[in-house]
Amino acid sequence: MAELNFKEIEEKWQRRWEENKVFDAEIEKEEGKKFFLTVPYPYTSGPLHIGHGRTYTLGDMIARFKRLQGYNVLFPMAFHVTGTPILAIADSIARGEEEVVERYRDYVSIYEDEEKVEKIINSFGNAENVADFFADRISEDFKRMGYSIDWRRKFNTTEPMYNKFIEWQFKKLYDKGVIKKGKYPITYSIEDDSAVGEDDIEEGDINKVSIIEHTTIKFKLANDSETYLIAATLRPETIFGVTNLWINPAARYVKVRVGKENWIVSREAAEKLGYQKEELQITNYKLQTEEAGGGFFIGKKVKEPVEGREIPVLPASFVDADVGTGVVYSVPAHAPYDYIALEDLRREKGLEIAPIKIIDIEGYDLPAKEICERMGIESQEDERLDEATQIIYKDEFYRGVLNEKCGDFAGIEIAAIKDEVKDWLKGKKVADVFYETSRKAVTRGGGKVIVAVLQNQWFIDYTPSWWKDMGHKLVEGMAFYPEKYKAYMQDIIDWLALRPCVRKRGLGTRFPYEKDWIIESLSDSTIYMALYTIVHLLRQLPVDALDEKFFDYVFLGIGDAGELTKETNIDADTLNRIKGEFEYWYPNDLRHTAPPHLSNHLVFFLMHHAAIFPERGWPRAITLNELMIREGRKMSKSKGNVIPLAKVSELYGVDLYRLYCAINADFGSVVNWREQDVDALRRRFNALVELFEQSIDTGAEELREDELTHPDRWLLSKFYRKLRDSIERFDAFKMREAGINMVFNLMNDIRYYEHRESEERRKRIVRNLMDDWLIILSPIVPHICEEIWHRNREEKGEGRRERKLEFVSLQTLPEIKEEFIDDRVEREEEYLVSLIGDTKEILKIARIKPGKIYIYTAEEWKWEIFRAIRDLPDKDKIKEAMKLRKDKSTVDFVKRVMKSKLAYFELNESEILEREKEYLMREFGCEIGINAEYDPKGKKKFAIPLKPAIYVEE
RNA sequence: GCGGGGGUAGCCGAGCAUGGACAAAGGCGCAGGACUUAAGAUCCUGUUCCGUAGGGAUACGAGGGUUCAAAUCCCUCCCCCCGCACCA
Repeated sequence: MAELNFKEIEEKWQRRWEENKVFDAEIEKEEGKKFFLTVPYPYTSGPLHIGHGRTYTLGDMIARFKRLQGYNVLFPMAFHVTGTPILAIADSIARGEEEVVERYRDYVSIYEDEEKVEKIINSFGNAENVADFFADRISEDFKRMGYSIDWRRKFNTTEPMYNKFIEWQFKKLYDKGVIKKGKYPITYSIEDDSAVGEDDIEEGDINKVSIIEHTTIKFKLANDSETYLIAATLRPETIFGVTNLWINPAARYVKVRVGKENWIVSREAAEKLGYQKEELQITNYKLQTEEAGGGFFIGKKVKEPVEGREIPVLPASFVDADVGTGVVYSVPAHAPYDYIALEDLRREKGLEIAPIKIIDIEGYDLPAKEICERMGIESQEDERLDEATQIIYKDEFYRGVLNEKCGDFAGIEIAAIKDEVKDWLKGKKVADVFYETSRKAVTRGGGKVIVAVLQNQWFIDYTPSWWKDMGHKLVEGMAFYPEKYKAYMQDIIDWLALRPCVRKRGLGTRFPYEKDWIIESLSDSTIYMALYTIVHLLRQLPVDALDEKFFDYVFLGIGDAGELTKETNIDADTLNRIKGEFEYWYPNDLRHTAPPHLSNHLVFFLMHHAAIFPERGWPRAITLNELMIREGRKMSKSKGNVIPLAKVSELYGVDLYRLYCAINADFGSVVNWREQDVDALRRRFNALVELFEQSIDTGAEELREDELTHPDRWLLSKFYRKLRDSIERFDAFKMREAGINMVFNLMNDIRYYEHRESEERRKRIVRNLMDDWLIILSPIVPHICEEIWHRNREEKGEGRRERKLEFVSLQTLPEIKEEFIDDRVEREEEYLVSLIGDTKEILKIARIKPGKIYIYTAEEWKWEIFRAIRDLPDKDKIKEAMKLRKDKSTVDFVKRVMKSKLAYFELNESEILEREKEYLMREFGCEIGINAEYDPKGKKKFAIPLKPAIYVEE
């Protein structure tokens, strides 16, 4: 058999699909079913890998299946460029950061010859070039994967036309009153004077930097009415147990003016505060020389804010001037650091300060003391103090209760009261908020990362109840697969609150109400599916014409075509054609994506649709597939275990990859890409292809109905039953089951059939099934199906039909030939299989070489009883049987029937056996006796219906 | 902590919603056989234990319960994974 060149076949059909515009979606004038399917547009910061490919591949399979179901399918694609990552990459490359440059060299090398790489990399200093390069390559990748996309609708999110569309979206939201302004903390680089995200931070991808809210508490200097030492804490509820303050004598402190107060904080903290408090003035008044250090304050007294007790300021080396305010208040009963530091002072200076216990917790008396003793911690330099702190914090938070020292808060669990204490302190004007990064971090450029508070951040406010109600209603009316995500989505809608929707930096659309802000990248990707329906038509229009009124008219039917024509110079026909396209394709019938999108992209997608579009424009369904891992491990750049999508064709073949995606796991499970399994599947897949080819190459003729044997009918029954099941499952997105059915299970049936009949006959009967089989397989492995489909047609000498209809991709689902689905035929075969199995079992156990095998079917009276008791509960069976036939053998028989657990089915056993006698002889290589009188070992009596007695003679 | 998902034979992985034909699909691996000069591929057989007649025992994280019957339902416990945002 000739070796197939899969790569050639892939390219050939991709070319023909494109030439014939097979997947260009046009609206149909006559009434028909349409199906609008979207998957997320890829972010173009680099090449996609086989993990990303899963989602797109499954999306494509759904699109192809829907076409087979007779839907007019629109499956478009665009590219996402908005946001900071691409910009960060371009900046890094422009700076010549070797690590990034090296990575992008690798990326570009996937697609380009070596000599071109440097030139392309050089162009990457410009973000636009990065975006364009990868958008182009990903488009090629997608074509190479055989995706049935209408490429005329491709766009990217920085195009002016898209900007106009996004502006319109924000105007609609603004009109609904959900675009609001407020304060918001962000990670920020002083050096770069701009906000920084994960991509801008050194190791930000592997060691995330989050924003932590500290509470600052003011401690008034005992002899100074307007000057405060400001301590920062993560546990404001412990204020009741404060015994002293800690200052690092080696650090430097400054006095800053906040409103009418002087605050004393570390020099580092003062700088950070400057970015967080609007009213802050840094007097930068040095309180001590560098030589004197923080020792200036040591021994001074301050007043704690709750009861006004005077407490001392003491030195501690564990205090870090660059964390919090550089001032820490001490709660030695509950904080291991504080306890140990006081112990150090007691040993060195003889200073005695008694801990104040404020939290009762089972299993501890003085928690800090005990955990240190248990862990053997003796010095404030001990690194395990962090761990000890964590343990105590966790225990106290979940199990601890504030005691009588805590006033009104006594008797309440920490977990429940923590925020109330904080608010109470804030209300007393002794506490404030201070944000700190979760770890010390620098930007990729080396600038220090701090937290800044934007004073005029714009938000989308998802809290209005009208909006949440609509969101819930929308979700209620939708289908989700896997279904569990529906309830989950409802929870997400409840949890959704404020979301900052613009940022200072990044690519994207300018915020229409304040042009120096850029709309953030998830907020601009919420209703873009609507744009797909008309984008190819918008290209013919001047961008300026795409104003609010234009989109109002097209998307919402607001306004009047005539007036709009006057304003925009777009003729009414064009306007209405565009509007008609949108109205034809919308809503989005299915959005297929991955679960990580649920709590961000998808919820915005749903909420924005709910807010902007009338109900008839609301999305209909969401399907989600889990991720893909490789050899049991997550795929990631840093692990170096990614396989680029661009390599799939070369390494595995596209159809094999697609088949693997479909069959390896259900949507809800992770796909594990294992070479071993891929190899196994490749063998299966090749065998399937060979099966088809053999039938074509030998010119095997279809079996005529009048020559069908029992095994023929059996196979046809199996085939059409599986076909029917598979269509149902495919329709329910159970692609794995459908695929396993139509590949693995059917192959097994065919193998069995061949064993039963012959290779020659198998070639012929495959011919009977081939067309129907190829159609149902074509969404999964389209290229090879096209190839075989066409070869089959040519071999049969069928004339060319209308050009488009030639393609298997454009067929409609085969009709199920119900007349071939035959329970009886299948039961008869099962009967035979189990008989042969039993006989083999006996031969094995008894270690006999058969001379002759005697088969005894159940006598008629047994069948009668079998029929009579089939629906009775077990306990009544014997009684009922005895009514019919009073004999001890009846009891034995019924017991055997019950034990066998055989389901009732009417078969004429002896007729089957007579018919298959020859086959049985062939199987066992000996004589077969059917219902002979000869029964030397008295086996006959063991026969029960559907399970004949067997006697083997050597 | 909250929310979600899991724990099935040497491994991967179905089944569990609607309990029964489940010693538990399928694949991998392993062993034996056929084919082959040979290897590979392919095909057949086996792969918990016991058994010279189609049988029996034990088993689906652990323990209990419901039931004539539990991998499947209920309870308790143990263990593992993922998300908790403003980031695409």
